Amino acid sequence: MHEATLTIGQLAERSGVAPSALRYYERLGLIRAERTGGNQRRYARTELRRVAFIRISQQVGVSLEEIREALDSLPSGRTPTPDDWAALSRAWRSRLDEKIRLLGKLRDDLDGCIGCGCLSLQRCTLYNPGDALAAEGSGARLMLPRPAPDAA
Amino acid sequence: MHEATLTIGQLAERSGVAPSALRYYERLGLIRAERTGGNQRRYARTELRRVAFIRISQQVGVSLEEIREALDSLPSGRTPTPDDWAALSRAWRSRLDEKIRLLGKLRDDLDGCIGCGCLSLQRCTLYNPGDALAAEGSGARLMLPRPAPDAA
DNA sequence: CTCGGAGTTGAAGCACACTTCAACTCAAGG
DNA sequence: CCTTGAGTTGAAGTGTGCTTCAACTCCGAG
Repeated sequence: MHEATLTIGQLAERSGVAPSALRYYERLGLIRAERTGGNQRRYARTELRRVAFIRISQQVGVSLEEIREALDSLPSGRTPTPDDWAALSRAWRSRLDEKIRLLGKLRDDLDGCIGCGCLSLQRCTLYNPGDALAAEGSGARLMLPRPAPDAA
Repeated sequence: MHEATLTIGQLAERSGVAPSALRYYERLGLIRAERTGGNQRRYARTELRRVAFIRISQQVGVSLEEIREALDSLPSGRTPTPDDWAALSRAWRSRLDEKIRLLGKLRDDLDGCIGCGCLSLQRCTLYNPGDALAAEGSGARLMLPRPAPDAA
């Protein structure tokens, strides 16, 4: 054991991601695998890090397609260095910061708005954030047109 | 205009939710409507508040089924008072607090873990949070077994 | 009364992120 | 060598949250 490469079962066990999901990720171009003579997948240990990044990103509410785009920014020729990963995580960090900020605002608005019973869609800050949607017709609008997938 | 009840189109416009989605919510038991003699829906204005609550809750990553359960806790006989809504929002607030806490931890871990290049699934706090998953076999595990739907 | 926009239904379709299945092959211990 | 658990594929199925469609009815201004 502790070979240079991992079977799909080993990667699944170590990452906590089902083999079927790993094959799915591969189809989407998120991870890659070498093949043995018998056509079985063998994963470089660096793929563990990619899977880690994928799952963490999903927690933040990023779609697999967006994650694929981010991973595409990693160098393809060489094994990504810590610096490569750090560059990637910086972008994700600001995404996290923004998400945390939004949730905090939502919480405060919930306190002041639903809490006081004013949730009437009229002049409510939860429904009229005052930014992007301000000019979209006359009626009150919800904050986000369509909710995106995320983690609980 | 400014009648006591709203047509589905009016509710859709004021809430920012498509008529098809409103009918879907009704099928799931999240909102209710009276019917005219001609079988058309007429919504009490208090339904606006329910729709508001639904959309806000979705932002926090709550499924429609969970939202339905929460709304079921509102009094059915009378129009919910501000206090009724406040009770509901208190539970949601702690959910928000928890979610914010988790995201904050994720961000800090990302900084200290991916940032430094140690994202190896071995002795990494992102993968071994030390709580519920600690006794689940010997291999490293991801934080959450399955990501749930949420908002971006 | 008539016309057209708004509303009604059930059924089907879509997007995402996977899982399950059937039928088959591979690989490694006894 | 043989068995058995692990791996392979493409296709189909699942759950959530809707949207779209066809075929039809309603309602209110003119």
